[in-house]
Amino acid sequence: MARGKVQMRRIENPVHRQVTFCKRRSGLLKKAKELSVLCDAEIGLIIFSSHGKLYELATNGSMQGLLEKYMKSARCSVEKQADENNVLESKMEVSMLKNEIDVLQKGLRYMFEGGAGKMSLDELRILENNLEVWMYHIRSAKVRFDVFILLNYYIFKTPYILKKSSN
Amino acid sequence: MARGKVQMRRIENPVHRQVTFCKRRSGLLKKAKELSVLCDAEIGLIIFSSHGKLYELATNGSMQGLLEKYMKSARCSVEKQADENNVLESKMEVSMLKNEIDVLQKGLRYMFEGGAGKMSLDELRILENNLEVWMYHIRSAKVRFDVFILLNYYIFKTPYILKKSSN
DNA sequence: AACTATTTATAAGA
DNA sequence: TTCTTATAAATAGTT
Repeated sequence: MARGKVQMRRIENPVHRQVTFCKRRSGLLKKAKELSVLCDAEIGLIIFSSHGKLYELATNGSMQGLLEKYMKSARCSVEKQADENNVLESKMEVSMLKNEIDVLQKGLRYMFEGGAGKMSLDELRILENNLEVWMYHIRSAKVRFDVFILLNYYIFKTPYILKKSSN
Repeated sequence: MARGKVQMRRIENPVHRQVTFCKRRSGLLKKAKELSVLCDAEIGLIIFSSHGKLYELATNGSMQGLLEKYMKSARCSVEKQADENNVLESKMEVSMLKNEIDVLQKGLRYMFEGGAGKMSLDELRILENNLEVWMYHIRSAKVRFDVFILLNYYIFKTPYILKKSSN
């Protein structure tokens, strides 16, 4: 942008690339802060260098808060889109979720009321599978990240525990 | 930045603010894309307007993937920091997590081997509380967001189920 | 890390 | 919003 136009492709020379990354990264962060201040906007910026180093900015101070807000927004978008694109599939998913909740509720009653025979063998098998999946995650050292993955599956419409209807 | 310097504070005139937001937002998104292409960086940008409307960019195509990566990075930073700042507290937390895992394991055995008397009353009470918390989340319509909140507590060092040692 | 010739972004006006 | 244009800001190439 100065002393010659720049071609919009990856800079091959690693030294040039690193220098440009440093300059433009600080420029971008500055612009983000300015936009936030001037226009009263809330901004989150995450940058991974080609070497995987993380740089971040959250204009309200915490990336947590921003991501919570983002997740709420994103969830709404996804659900609206789903409603528009495929009401039937949404309804089926709700139905499957309700079934799963029923199974878990029965499981709780089974445990704490000591009632044998209240659940079918199939229901017990489903409950057992679900709990085993959770136990796997809980026992794993990477529990936190795995829970996040699981959450993503929920939010972005690829349920983890539930079977998708074919195709 | 043209036809007069701009003061770095919130633009009070709502029309000016909106126009500036629109222009600078597109500028910021362009700069982010350029940095990504030129320097082979991976960038996520989340912008909420003052009215709460969401604009976003993920240079690799999906915000999910970026946030997964971010969560891994953030977790590492937090854990490194914790190690540096307070090794003892970390060890205590690990110890408390192990205890909780033991309780859950005993709970599973209790359920599927039908063995009464293998758990103490205290252990049963803890298991019951944990499961009730989970059931509450599962039954709640806002399950996805709540799980995310919960995850945040885990990642950012304010465990949800576990009691913190005082101060 | 500085410098500076240029390009780019953008504030104000239409 | 979009366009125009004068000017401020960012930055590519160089030292």
